[in-house]
Amino acid sequence: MGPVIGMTPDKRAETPGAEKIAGLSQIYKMGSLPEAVDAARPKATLVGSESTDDELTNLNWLHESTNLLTNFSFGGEDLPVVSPLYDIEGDDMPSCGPSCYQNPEKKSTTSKPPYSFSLLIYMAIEHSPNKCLPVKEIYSWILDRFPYFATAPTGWKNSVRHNLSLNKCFQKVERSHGKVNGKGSLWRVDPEYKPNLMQALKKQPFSSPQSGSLSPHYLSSVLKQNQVRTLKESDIDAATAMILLNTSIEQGILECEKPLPLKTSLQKKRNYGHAFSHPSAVRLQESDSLATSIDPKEDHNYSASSMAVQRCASRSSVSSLSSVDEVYEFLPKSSHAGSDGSEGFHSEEDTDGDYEDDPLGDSGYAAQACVDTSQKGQPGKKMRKQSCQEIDEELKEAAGSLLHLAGIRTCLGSLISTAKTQKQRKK
DNA sequence: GGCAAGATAAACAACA
DNA sequence: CTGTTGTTTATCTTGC
Repeated sequence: MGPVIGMTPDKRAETPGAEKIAGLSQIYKMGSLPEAVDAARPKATLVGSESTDDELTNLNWLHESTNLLTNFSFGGEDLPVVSPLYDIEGDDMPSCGPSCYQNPEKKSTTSKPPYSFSLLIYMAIEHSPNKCLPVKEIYSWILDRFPYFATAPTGWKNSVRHNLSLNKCFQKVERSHGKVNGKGSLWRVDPEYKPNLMQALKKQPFSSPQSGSLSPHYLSSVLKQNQVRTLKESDIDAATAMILLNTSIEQGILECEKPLPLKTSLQKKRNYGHAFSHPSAVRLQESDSLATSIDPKEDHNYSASSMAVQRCASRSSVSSLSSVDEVYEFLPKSSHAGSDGSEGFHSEEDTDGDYEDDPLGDSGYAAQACVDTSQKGQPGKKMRKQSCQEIDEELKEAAGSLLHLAGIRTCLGSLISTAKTQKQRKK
């Protein structure tokens, strides 16, 4: 081990400190978007401004949420190459003024992005077609999106590699022989840690504009812009669905008992690996009967999405604003029944689930490369991986359910308008 | 002040 | 030989 001399003074000036305070304060300001949040928050006046709708007030949130849903497209191929936040920069600045929305990444030209390296890597990998990227591509993605790093000291690349190596969220995937395209391995996000990463991302002042993940602020900002887009169910991936659900819940668009308090911290693989809250260890205790599973490995009924939908559905069902009262607690990885503590996460099922829909991407890195290593996976992990896959599927279903609700809302809307018209005629 | 998380720096080995 | 990649260790900063 060589000498560690710490950061040089000039580098200190570039990293935390005054610049962070000054730069990020602006970023956070534009990220907080209270107006946008208000805009996104359902208001009784929007639908229920008239007393005639009192009996339907309970569906106001649905009205808003379905508007929200129907006005978005995200994920997959339809995700705009340019961030919606980019969309509003420059000439497209919304009427609320520059203070409302600024492009955080534009800002990041001079100040550090408010994302940890873990999140940057996560966004980069998730943005890739195959959800696998070599280090070099990760560099490129970060550089492309955050020009700050173009002028930043080269140490950030070291930090990226350091994160990849150290962070349990990332798995190295050896390139297959036939697909050799440069040296080094591909890196992927451990599916089991995706919820953590998403949650961490969501808690950032703004989310990845291009990762397909939507933070509340991101959603709010787009909401504020009234960007009319078409949401296609097929465009929703599980990650986005979860973000959407949680976002809706948090903003009150979908009123639910509690947001999902997923632990966001990413703990070090080795130093703190024991303490990492593993998503598969989510323990759920519900007063209601549904989705009472604890460990997906043990109970495949577990579904974060179905719970979210269930909670939302319980609200939407007017009568039973249910008391679904989840308590989430996170168990240390070591407490898993059947967890052998090994680092192997791959299984054929998982790999298939993750990549089979992923054609060879434009990056030239075949999904097969991911398959190769994943096939080395340990059979003991099969169940857990299968559970993750199921969760993924259920998240998709959850998104679909919301879309379904959107359709219901459309019908309700026409009914309401018809009723209003008739009432006015009577008057 | 302690702790956790993250950032940064550096050394080193392996490899193309 | 050089540059890149991956690992590891150590220190520092920041926030709670």
